[in-house]
Amino acid sequence: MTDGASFRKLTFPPTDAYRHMLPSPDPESLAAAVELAVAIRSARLGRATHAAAVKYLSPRPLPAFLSNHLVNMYSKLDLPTAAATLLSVDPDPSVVTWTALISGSAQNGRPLSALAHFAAMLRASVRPNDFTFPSAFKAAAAARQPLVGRQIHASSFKSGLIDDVFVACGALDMYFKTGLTFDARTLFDEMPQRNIVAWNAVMTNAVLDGRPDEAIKAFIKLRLHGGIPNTISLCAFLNACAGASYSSLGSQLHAFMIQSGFDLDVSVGNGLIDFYGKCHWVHEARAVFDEMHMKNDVSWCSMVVVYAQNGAEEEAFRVYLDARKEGIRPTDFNVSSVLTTCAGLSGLDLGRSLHAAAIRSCINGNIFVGSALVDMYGKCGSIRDAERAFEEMPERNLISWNALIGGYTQLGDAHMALTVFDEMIGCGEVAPSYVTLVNVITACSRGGLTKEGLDLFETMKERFGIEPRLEHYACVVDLLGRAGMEERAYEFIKTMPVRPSISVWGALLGACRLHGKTALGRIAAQKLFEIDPQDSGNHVLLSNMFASAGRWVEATEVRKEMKDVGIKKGPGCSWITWKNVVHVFQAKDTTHEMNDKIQAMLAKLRRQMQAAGYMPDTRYALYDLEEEEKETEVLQHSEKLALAFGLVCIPPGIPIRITKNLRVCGDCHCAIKFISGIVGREIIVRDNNRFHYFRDYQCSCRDYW
DNA sequence: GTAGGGTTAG
Repeated sequence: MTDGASFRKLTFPPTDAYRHMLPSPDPESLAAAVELAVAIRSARLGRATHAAAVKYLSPRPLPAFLSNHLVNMYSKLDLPTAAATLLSVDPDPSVVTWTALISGSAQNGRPLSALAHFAAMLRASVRPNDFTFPSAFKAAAAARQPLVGRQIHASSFKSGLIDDVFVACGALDMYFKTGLTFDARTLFDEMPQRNIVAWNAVMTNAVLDGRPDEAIKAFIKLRLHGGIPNTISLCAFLNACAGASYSSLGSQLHAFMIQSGFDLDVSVGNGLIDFYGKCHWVHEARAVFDEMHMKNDVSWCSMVVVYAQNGAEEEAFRVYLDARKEGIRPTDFNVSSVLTTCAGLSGLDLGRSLHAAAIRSCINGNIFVGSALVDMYGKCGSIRDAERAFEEMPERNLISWNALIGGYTQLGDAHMALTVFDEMIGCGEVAPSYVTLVNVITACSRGGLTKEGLDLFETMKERFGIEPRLEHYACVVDLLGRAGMEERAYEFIKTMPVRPSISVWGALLGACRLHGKTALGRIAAQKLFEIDPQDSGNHVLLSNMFASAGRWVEATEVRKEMKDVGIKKGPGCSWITWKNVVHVFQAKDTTHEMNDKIQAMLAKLRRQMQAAGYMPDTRYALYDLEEEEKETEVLQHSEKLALAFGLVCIPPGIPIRITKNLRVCGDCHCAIKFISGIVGREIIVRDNNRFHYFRDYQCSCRDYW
């Protein structure tokens, strides 16, 4: 509510007005009460006033102007049936009545109803006026119907109303939103008068269409024409800067906003938070947030997103909790953005509590919330919950399907990923995107369905009209490499039409490690070092490849090289959540308060594992030690410590969930398989790449990761 | 009495 349009007749606070409103039989007072109901969005007051009007005025019919007020009220409050019924009993509805019905539908996200009402109005030989056309254009724009939009434009042209700025701005925005950019530009150039709304339409749509530079140019041109930007222009400009990562330009504008006092506007403040967040200037975003005089739910949500998208998930969650403390209701926006941080943290318990909050706030049917739930459960390794969340969604879109397929991909369940993919195609409601294909081809690769994966890659353009991107090429290299066709994968890379990326060579190196192809592995590693000389992961992979092949000299060389060039392996850590507390472990960590019990558990497990035939794989020991010392060292890896803690604390029957920030180590992988069988428990390890489900001496990845 | 351009998410 920036311009107070809906309040223009009220000189006192509307809630007070409601309190002192007394039923009064004259039509003027009744109309005022109806208008008030719209302003405070109270369907209760609206209905009560309608009933009072009928009672007071019966047996006389409602006067036309009061009837218009009522249609408008029902339509604006999104009670379309009541609005349409009232109009239908009117023997001669005027253009005002029709426009009230049309605008309400357009504003409440019912563009197709709005267009249907517009058509019905024309059939009833009622001519649209300068108020009708803007709503009709808005509906055509929202419904993405360029042809309908063009017809409305023609009609407004014939009636001469296109010269009205409101009408022209509606047409302008409609042409942009329906993709008829050329028509939009022509219209803009030919407009007899351009107001700020027209300029804003140019700018906001340029940003929406991913042309931020054009929005910035338009802003400069507006200033050169002596135009005064308003809050909407400034939000558009900030969005453009965020989209193009023009951090200094945006912060210059911030200075201008402070001078002109625009930064006091909530929307502009929110735009600034978002802008700084997208430029990764987290401190600046927080400073704007802290200094805001007025915060609304969007401000809080934007701040959550800033943290979530800049790798500070815990901080994001804290802001969400602070918002709750401040009395901010968990909105669909809020919940869906915080759910992504749970997915990132692997925070299943937090995610479940958000799910419960979503149900309590009746937003669990929202498509964003639903998709975020599917995504969160999938990423937290709870595929049954992901399936259930998907089933419960009242409607689904591309993102929902991608989230479910992604869940199966993370698990390595290629058959289910393909089944759901087929279902998605079969339902005919959504077309797959390039993300969908990355997911299914990756699933094929992880599940060993080499032929199916290659088939998908080769036919994706023809079947789905999707041009293969770099990600898809990397998938194919992975697919071939895992299946033992490293040479073919290398040939494939040579014929790629795009320059191979880190993930392409990384996939080849991974495959070479898996199958002991050291010569080719060295080539891949060389390419990787050229692209990113400082990456520790690739050096470790190369060293492990030599170690697995028993080529100790080369393995040591790579390690030494890393040391010489000053590459440090980031500290590996594993964490486990128990009773809402996150317990983090590093290798050889003895600082935990339950260290004694953890060590006792490890000693016991070691005896039991060795009795069952486990041999410690000391190649994963980092130091040059005696064999027995190496055995002790690998036993102290962070994932084993976290697991021992879980076995000490978490009662039998509850699956143990561990998250690791690096790839799970080979010896730990083998040990956890044994432990899952010995203690008879489900153990789920999420590493930086995928899930491992350990059960009964086996892992879901089939030792293929 | 009826109108146009906007901030946050999967």
